[in-house]
Amino acid sequence: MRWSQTFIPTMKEIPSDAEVPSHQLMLRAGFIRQLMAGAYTYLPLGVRALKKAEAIVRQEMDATGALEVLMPALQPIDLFDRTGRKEAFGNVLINFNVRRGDRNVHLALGPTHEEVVTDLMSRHISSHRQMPLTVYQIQTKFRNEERPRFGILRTSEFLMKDAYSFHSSLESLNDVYQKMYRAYCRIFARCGLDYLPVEAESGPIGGDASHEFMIPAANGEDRIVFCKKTNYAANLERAETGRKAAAIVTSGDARPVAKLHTPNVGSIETVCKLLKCKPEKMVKTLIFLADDKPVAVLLRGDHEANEGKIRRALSVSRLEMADPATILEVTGAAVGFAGPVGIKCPIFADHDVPFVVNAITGANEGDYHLANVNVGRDYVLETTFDLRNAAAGDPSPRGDGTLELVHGIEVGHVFKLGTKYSVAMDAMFDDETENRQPIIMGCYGIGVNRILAGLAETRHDEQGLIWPLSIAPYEVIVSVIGANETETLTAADAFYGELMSAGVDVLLDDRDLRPGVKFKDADLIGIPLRVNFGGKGLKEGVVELKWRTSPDSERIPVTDALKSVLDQLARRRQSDAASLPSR
RNA sequence: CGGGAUGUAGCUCAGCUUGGCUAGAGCGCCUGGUUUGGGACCAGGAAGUCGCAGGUUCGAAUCCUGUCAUCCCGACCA
Repeated sequence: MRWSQTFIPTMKEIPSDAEVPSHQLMLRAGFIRQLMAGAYTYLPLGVRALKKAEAIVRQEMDATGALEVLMPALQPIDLFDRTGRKEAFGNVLINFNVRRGDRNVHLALGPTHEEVVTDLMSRHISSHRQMPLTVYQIQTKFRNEERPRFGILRTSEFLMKDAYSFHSSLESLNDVYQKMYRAYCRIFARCGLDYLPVEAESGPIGGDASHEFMIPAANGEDRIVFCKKTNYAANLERAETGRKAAAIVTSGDARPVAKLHTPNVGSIETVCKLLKCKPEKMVKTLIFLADDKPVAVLLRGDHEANEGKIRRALSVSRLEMADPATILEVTGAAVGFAGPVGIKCPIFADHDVPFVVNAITGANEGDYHLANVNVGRDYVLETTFDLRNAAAGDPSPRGDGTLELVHGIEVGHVFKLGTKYSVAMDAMFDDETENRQPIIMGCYGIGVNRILAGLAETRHDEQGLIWPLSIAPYEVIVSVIGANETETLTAADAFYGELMSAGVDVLLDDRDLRPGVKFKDADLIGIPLRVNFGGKGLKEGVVELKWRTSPDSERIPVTDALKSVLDQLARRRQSDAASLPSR
């Protein structure tokens, strides 16, 4: 493609409403433009990069034996009523009525396709002999995100690869799950991403096992913990802390309880400021309604509650923060002064709580706190639970190691769904013994746009984007220096033709601009290999090859230029391929 | 949905506090010229319902009310 013939609107300045690097750079480099919050147009460069990511996903999916299909984005709302996900998605599910003749038809725009694909397969599959079977599609999904943000990291319309597998046995599901897991590793590696597979919550989608594929990045919306030594990695939502229930004994250093006047000071932060203590010397008491019954959850002051863990520890299905009236009822005080001593509801404590000696807690009396509160003497615990988010510095749950905490961008997610959807939608098959069984399912998603966002977020410098060869919209840019000289332009044009004939994705910067402008633009859009063609070099019979990642350029006789570019590209592809995980 | 910020030319922003000349600058764009290896220089030019609606006033980009949009934090989120 000739630059003069395409549409690459680069910008020198950073648009004021872009904050994260991927958003700023993709705007400046002319990959995307915003239509509204959470909706972006992909310009020619953006589309080319997106298509390359798509092609890699497609190749690796095909290699697993998954079959490509294309399902409608428009879906009848009844499907979501049948699985209960109309309610689960709530406002996130975009749905509306349209008129057809004298009828109203209630439709949804697919946020994902479990319902549609289960409906499809329930009509097709009747025997165990027809499975395993895996289908996938690459298609636009719609979600009315409450708060779209960070440019293309979270949008209300996005390109997703979603795959669904169907099985007659758990062994078969596990087998395909492993295949998909390995395919995902290859996909993200081929895309040049530093990915981290982590144990994950399966969320409202249901099922009993799942992994997320994360790109560690400062602006990621998820938090993940990992331990290099023990190889443990998990989403913070589900990460174990590596702590265990220990014997509960009153410390020998226990001092007498003291009552402190703390007027209008209810939060951990303000109490610490007033009493000049550290949050880890406090025990905070959170009042929840667990299946509508009030319970107190004790945590060390610097720890965060994990509602999923609390729900599981208490074996309840519904858990919510208690309202002020309930808090007043069980503590006798307003919000902010709850404590374990004398509270009128069951107490559940995190593993770390008994180790806080001479703790500061709420006094269950407005404007008062207690100091020197100790387990055993002042309140009683039978055992402790894992109720909190893991934190940096916690021991690894997989042996001798320490957890680190980083932010991550979720680019992929694999689930073992089990029979949630097949039961809800009556998708059954006959097994070997002619027993009717619900089909066992798995599902596997990749956010294709997020591959680009993740790359832009993690691979850039002060000059601009740095695409890997596999995703770059063009592999090579030929920057013509002195494009106003007919001879130079003709020669560059011939060179560009040869590269194209050799199958290279090449962009010819034929614009009649000063060299500095062209170099800045080439760096900004992040093309891996640049050939400086013309100017001083050509008079001496050489062109210059410069990799985006290298500070120096290499001078090559113009007669060897084609061979050299092809050789270097081949070598780079080879070294990229060498480090890929096997299928 | 709660909190905060912003909206003036294609982009970045000034002007608003204390209402008053014809609403400005840089970049970009157009014309001409000089330049040509890391975002050149000179001269001339085009481009704006000051987000929108209402109000106060002799007079509103500026003050008031409402509204819309965007961004950030939180809640929520496969």
